[in-house]
Amino acid sequence: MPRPPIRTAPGRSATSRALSVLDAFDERHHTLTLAQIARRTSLPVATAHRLVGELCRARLLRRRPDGSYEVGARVWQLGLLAPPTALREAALPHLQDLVITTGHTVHVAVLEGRSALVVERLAGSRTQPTRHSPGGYLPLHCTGVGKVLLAHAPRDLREEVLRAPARYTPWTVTDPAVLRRQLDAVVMSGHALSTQEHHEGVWSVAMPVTGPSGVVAALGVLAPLTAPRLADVLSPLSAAAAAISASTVDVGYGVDAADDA
Amino acid sequence: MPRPPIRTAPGRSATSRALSVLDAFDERHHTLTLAQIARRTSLPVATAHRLVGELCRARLLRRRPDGSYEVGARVWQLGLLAPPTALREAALPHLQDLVITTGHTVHVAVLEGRSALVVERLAGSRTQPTRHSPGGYLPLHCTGVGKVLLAHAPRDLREEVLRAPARYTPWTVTDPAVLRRQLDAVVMSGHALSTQEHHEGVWSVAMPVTGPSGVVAALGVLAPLTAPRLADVLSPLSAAAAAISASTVDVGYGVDAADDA
DNA sequence: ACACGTCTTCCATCGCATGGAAAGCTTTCG
DNA sequence: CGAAAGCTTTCCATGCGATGGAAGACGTGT
Repeated sequence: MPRPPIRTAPGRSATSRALSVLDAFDERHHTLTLAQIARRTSLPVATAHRLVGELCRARLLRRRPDGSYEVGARVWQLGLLAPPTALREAALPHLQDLVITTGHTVHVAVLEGRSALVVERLAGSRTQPTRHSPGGYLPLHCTGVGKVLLAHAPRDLREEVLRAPARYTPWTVTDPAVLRRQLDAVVMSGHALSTQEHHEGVWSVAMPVTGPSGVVAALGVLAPLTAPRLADVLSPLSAAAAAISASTVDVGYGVDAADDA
Repeated sequence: MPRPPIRTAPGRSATSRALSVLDAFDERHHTLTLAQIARRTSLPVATAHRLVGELCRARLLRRRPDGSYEVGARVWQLGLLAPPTALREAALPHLQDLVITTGHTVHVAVLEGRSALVVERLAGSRTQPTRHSPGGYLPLHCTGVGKVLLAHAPRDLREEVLRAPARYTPWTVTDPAVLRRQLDAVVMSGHALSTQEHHEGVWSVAMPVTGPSGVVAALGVLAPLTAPRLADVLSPLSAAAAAISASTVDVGYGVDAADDA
C-alpha cells in the first residue's frame, strides 16, 4: 500500500539534528532514555534512535547497562583539548594559593557568548567538597568576573548586554548609564566590584587575566558581606592574577608543527 | 555545461563525517586549519568547509582569530557530564592524600575499550607541574592499573587482550598463560604489580575501586625501581582505594527525576 | 487480559548532502 | 613585481541516503 508522503524535514541539517541530541544532556540530566531524548529534541523516535546509534558508534555517547544513554568518555577526552582546560591547568596552583591567603571562594571565568563561563572554582572552607559550578554561566553585568570581561569586550557586545540587564537582587544595577560608567572605571582601576548585585549577602572583586593578545579571563574572589575589607583581598588577588597571566603566556598559541596526511 | 556525475559518497553517513572532523583534533593538534582538517579526515575541502561551519554553529568548534579552528568550550562543558568527571571529583582529595603519604606519582584509570583510560594523575614531586596524561591510554596487560581492570573485566575481553600482548620493554610479560595466572592472582590478592613491564626503571602497584556494581576503576602508584619496599605503599594505597570506593557509591547512578518535554 | 509506554526494524519518498569547479585571497618565490 | 602555489569560500546539478510513519516485540502496571 502506498504510504502517504512523509511530512518530512523542517529545515535543520542532518548534522545539526545529531548534535541537538548532545544538547539534550545537561547538568540535571546526566543520563537519558531514548524516549526522553526524542522528547527533549523534538525528534521522531525513529530518527532519534538512528542518531543515538551513530553517536554511540562514535563513542560520543555510551549506552549504559540499563539501556539509557550518557555522555561518553570520548567527549571528556575532546574537552581536554578545549581552551578552558589549558587555562584551568595554568590557574589551578595560583587559585589554591589565593584560597589559602584570603580564606574565601575564588573562581576563574572566560567570555562565552553573552555570559561568563566558569572555568574553575575553589571553595573557601575546605569542609565543602566544592560544589562544582565549573561549566556554569554567570551574568556579565552584575558579577565581578563578568564586569571585568564585559569591560574589556568589544564595543558591540558591551552595548548589547547593557541594552537589557536582568535583575537578580534589589541591588542589581540595571541602569545602562550607571553600568557604562562602572565598566569604564573597571578598565581604569584594573578591578571590578559587585556588591550583592547577583546574590544577596555576597560581594566579589575581580581582576583581568591577560594573555598575549589582551584579556583572556577574569579571576574573582567571593566573600560574605560580613567579611572585612576590600583592601585585604586586592593585593593577593592582584598577585595571583599576575601569576596566572604569566603562566598563560605560552598557552593557547601552541603547536604550529609540520603538516599531516 | 552538464557536469560529469559526481563520484559521490563512499558510504559513511552524513553524521559520521561530521564527527570524524572532531577526531581530527588530538593531543598534538589543538588547532587545525580547514585544509589540515580536510587532509586528516580525507574529506573534500568543500565538504569539510560545510561541516566545520555546522560544528562552529553548534559551538563544538571555535574559529580562532587567525582563521584556524580549535575544540570549542561546549565540548568541555559536555565532557563535565561524562562519567570520568564524577570519578575524578570523588577521587581527587584521596589522590592528594596518597601522593603526600607515599611521595610517589598516583593515578586513576577506567576500562575503555581494550585500554585503560587515565582519568587523573598527580605527580609525586611538586616541582613538576603534572604533565597531564589525563585523557591518555595505558595498556591493560603490563601496567598495574591495567591488570586490575583486566582481571575484573568480562571473560571475552580478557581473552581478547591476552591473545596478542604487545611488548614494551624486555620485562614485558607476553606469555598468555603467565598473564592468566597473574590476573587470577590479582583477583585473589586484591592488588596488581608491574615491574618495568611498561617503562624501564618504573614499577607500580594498583588496587580496584569498587562501585555499586563491581569494579569501576583502578588506583595505582608509580615509583622508581630505587624506591623502597612494596609494603610501605600497600597500606596507604588500600586506604585510599577504600575511601574512593566509599565516595563513589552515590556516583554514576544519579538523577532519575521527572520526565521532560 | 488489556492498556500504555518503550525500543527496534522496515522501507518508500524526496530533501539536502555532496564535491568538482571556479573565483577571491594571501603568501612564497624567482 | 609578476607568477605560482596554497588556502578559503561560494556555487549548484545530481542522486544518495536521511527521514519518519507504521508495525512488531517487549516489559510493566492495573
